[in-house]
Amino acid sequence: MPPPPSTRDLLGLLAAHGLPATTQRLSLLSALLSVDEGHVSADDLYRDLSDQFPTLSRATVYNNLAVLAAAGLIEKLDTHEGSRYGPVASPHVNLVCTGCGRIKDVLIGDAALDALVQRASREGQFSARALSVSISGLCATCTAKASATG
Amino acid sequence: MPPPPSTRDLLGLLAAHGLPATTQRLSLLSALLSVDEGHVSADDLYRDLSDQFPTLSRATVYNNLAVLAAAGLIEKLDTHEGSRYGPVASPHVNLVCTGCGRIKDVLIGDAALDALVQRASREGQFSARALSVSISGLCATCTAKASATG
DNA sequence: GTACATGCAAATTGTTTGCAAGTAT
DNA sequence: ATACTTGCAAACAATTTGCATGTAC
Repeated sequence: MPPPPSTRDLLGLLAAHGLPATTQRLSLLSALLSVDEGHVSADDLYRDLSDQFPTLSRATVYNNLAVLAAAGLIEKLDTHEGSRYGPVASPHVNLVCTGCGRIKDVLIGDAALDALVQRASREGQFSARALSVSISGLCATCTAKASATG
Repeated sequence: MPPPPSTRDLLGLLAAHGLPATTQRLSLLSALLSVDEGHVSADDLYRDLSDQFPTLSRATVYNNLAVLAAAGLIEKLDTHEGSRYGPVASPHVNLVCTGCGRIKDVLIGDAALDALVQRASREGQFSARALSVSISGLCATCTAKASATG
């Protein structure tokens, strides 16, 4: 459970990356960093912030997602159902439920993942930049639902 | 290096899954299983097979990709640049090059990956079905190109 | 003969782009 | 003052759908 980032923190983060802080960008970043145990879609964010910014454009959302991801402030994840965004967590595994589409993060000690990256990079003559481990299957809720239904 | 699957093998595979064997489906499956060290896009397949089937429709390609993936005969992978398809390999890591978009597979002993899956599943109360490990970065070629350019 | 696959065209979804006006630094 | 961002509408690409015809079983 990360402490909710204060506006001051967010301004600092953006400044540290040389990114102008617009109101929309701040809200977007705040929403993204507050995502707990998972990731959200661009449209989720668009709808959430539409209350606060009635004139918000999807283009702005996508623009900022790209900028923030490029700066490494958030994480972008490609799934069967489109892209998902969330906070950059420590080395972790994404559990992608094929039932409800939700993504849950499970933190994993670096050791195992680091070894994996190094070995794969060496064998593939590859200079690694980011690791993404996803396991698809059914979450507890959907498993229960599935066995109940048939 | 898997042996090139014979038509007889392919027919058997499809029959084993209760899937009618159309000429297009056979060619598609054959092409997919022959993909070496990586994955291809739906459009790659469409273009490749268009010589053989001048009237081939993209819809057919997508239909079959969905059917074959659902049957577990091929693997579907989601990337920044759209979906990619390829043979179902033993536990492996996908090296996704952000330079050229190519995907290379690196086989990894089960032990490490199995442990990862089990641990993550347990901690996330998740019933795992498929594992996908992707590392993004630059392949050897693109690394060279990058350091030469700038 | 029946169920499923094919091929076409049109529709849908997610995402990107061009540009005029506004805002942060 | 300058560079970057916003918002709108239009453009786009990848993928899906509906339906008539054709093919596997």
